Amino acid sequence: MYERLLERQGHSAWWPGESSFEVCLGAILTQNTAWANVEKALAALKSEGVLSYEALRALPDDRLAALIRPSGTYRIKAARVRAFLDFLGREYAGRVEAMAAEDPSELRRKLLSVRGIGSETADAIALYAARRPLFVVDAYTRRVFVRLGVLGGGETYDDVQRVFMDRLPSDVALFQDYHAQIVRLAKDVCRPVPRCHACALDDVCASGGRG
DNA sequence: GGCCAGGACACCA
DNA sequence: TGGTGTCATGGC
Repeated sequence: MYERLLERQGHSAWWPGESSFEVCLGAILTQNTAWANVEKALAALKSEGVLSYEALRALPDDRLAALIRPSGTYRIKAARVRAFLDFLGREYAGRVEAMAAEDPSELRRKLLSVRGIGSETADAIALYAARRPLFVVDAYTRRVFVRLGVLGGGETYDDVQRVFMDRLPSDVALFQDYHAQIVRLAKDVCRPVPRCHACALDDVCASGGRG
């Protein structure tokens, strides 16, 4: 699958962000949100000159919430960014780069202990910001592999992650590129179908919602 | 006006 | 362990 995607699309090393710190914020802000809205929030932080650990620490909660408002659920996300900043300061002296020295599963365990960081956000931060080999499972991954018949659709996050990590060499560049390939495919030729109210299947029934 | 978008969490049975 | 409601903006 990966080789065919690579042949079709070329290498795709990917996750938008000029710094590993920005990658972490993007991972939190994109929760259940279109990336275009995350870009608005990141741009607002950038134009305020607060897209850094030190500057965000000094920013009041209400100000932070106002700046990230375009990304949706902004009060909740402000609290989650704050929790991540506390964690980063406590565990890594505010340096995302320091996470790169961690054992992958240990880093994952620590990230999951932060309120507001779940499986996907933890893996995205680990893989793209800290360059640790953890496969990221997102809505795109599920959609593509359910359509292919590889997944049934009812698997847990960890189930899906194992499908990939049990079969692939533990390689950061491979995991990054594979995830990126899946995203490109999903946005290109594996578009979502309207929710079908007749059969109640989510994103599987191809009737266009008519049953 | 309704639906959806690169989730996570509290609450419930 | 699994299902449901909540958070909330912007684009189509």
